Amino acid sequence: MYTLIKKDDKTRARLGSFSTPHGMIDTPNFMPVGTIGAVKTLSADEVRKAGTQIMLSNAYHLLLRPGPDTIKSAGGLHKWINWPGPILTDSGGFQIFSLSRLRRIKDDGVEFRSHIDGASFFLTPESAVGFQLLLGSDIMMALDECLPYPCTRDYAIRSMDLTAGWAARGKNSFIKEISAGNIFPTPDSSLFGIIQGGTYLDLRRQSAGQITGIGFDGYALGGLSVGEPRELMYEILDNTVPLMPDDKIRYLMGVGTVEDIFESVQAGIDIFDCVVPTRNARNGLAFTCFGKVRIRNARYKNDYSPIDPSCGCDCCRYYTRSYIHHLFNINEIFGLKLLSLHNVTFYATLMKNIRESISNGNFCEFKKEFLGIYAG
RNA sequence: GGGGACGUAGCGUAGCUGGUUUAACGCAUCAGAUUGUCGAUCUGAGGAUCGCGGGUUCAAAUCCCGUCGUCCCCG
Repeated sequence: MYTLIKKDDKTRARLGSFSTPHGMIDTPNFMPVGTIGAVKTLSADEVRKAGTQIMLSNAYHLLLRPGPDTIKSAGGLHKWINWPGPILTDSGGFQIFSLSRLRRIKDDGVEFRSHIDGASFFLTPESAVGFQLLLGSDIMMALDECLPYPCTRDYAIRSMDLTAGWAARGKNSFIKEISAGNIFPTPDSSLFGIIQGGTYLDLRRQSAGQITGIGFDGYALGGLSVGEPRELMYEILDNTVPLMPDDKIRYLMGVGTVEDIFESVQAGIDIFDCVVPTRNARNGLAFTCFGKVRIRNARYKNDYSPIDPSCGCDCCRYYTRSYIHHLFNINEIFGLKLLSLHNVTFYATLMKNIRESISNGNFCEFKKEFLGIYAG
């Protein structure tokens, strides 16, 4: 359930909150990605201490390994991974289209082979919902097809209609399961629909109409930041977000960079998920108020300052760039952890500051000031 | 003392029956990419007067002689 607290005067940015069975989150917010039940290298407690309010997991990966029974027997995903807060689960649509070696799309659903061992699965809009319910997800995503970029208009149309059909079936299934009290019936859990349409503005509008017409607890934009130019993504946001209901939370899937988040918040997006902070951390890239720090660079060999002097995370409180540079140079796992901790903290802090700026009525000024230093 | 093998970038190697241009490759170094996961991967850069000296030849890392060095075998 979304509550709109305040709209920015000059932009479409908005301040709000969203309630889930495992607590409230403030929006705009960012979800670190814990695909397989862990934000890589970090304990759930560390993720929480970094300032994270909600994390993302992935049904596709968990379905393949360890499989539904294990998590069900464990008492649900939250208990299993020791994360007491809200969890949003992606249906796995994206993975089926990005990882699976063999997939066959039918009206029914999608047949695919595991990217791990080649085992065959058939995922339907109904089973996607069922599995996410079984996980005990706070926010479930409807099964969708994520288009690549570029993509022909004809295919984008067919895919958009397919996604809409799946969305409707997912919604029905969700209602049925909840009312039947199946598995982990959580009265306040949510199902989000996903707007597709490729990079065609009119299709995006049409898809927004289709998905909002079905009626969901929140709406997501999918299939963006898949290789299209940034300006195109911003244009799509500007044209599509206004068609997403004001009284529902808006989720931009898979985004993104610091710049993208500012632009998207400005366009009216409320929540994000992205691998950037964690993946880049493991590749030696740290985010700071002053821009990116590529910790492998030789210039940090004898730099005894913290990654980000303005950051309060344990990485910045106790360790130097020099030390972390060394850890990366010798391929020590602890380095991955330290930068992951920092980057997750950086993103959580960034979102908190964005919320404060909206609350204070100076989002535009904050954005300009922040990016001026960050990109400068 | 006798015989043999080998010296090519920081390290490990290829090329060595003379002639693809500017001596190749891996690791390392330096830099960049990374958007519903990637301890992955990709891209680019720098770095060798081919142990040294002489000879043969139109042409030598490549053939010959000498020399220095390393390693092995025999005494």
